[in-house]
Amino acid sequence: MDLPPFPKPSSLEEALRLQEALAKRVRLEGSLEGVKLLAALDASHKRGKPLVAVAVLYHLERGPLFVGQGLVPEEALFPYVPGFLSFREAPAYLQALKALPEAPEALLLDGQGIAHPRGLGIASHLGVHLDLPSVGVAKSLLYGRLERPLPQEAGSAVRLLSPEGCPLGYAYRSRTGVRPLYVSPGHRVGLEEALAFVKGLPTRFRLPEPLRLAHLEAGKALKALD
DNA sequence: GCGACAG
DNA sequence: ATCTTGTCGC
Repeated sequence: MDLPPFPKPSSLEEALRLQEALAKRVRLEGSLEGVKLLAALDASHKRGKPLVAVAVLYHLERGPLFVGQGLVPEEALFPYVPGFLSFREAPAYLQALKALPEAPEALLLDGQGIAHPRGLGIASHLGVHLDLPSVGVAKSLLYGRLERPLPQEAGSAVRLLSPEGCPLGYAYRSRTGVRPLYVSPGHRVGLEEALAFVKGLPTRFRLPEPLRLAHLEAGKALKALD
């Protein structure tokens, strides 16, 4: 697939300016209905080792098809700063995507989409960068608040609102007895459509299966480094 | 000043 | 993300 370079900002101020510029390009229109081929992305890291990213090419009817991998040496990594995760992980994701035999129709990211202080979580950033539809599924909240308490029942969802009251995504209970997931559109998909897409993914445990596989593969790949 | 803070 | 033991529960 087509992979524009992902420059590393030399400062947080530069990264901030970049986010503000790119956030203007995010589009929240579109449905993922009919999408069959997606790439689920996750990363694993341990100090002293490279950051490992994996892209699981996943077909909604055939299951996992391929696992692409990307490595970035620790010395080359942007530091982890809440709100700037994409500058740290996205370069590795681009490598992992490059290793796929076929381009996905959409991306599924471990992190926020527009539920971000500047509207550019990692799912939005990568979506805009590659001009691909993308959805963020985060395991904890970065920005925003729940409109009301989330019911315990599996499948329930409650809107995630900005401090000003604008909808950013959903808290979503994927299974009974698990902590919520935070689903927000990344790029080229609407709020409700992003949730509908995630709800349509096979989910045996807390995480949708494609992301769970990516998580497992990333952990495996990290261990296999030594 | 205090609290919050994806991975 | 990782560091970490046992422990509660299906």
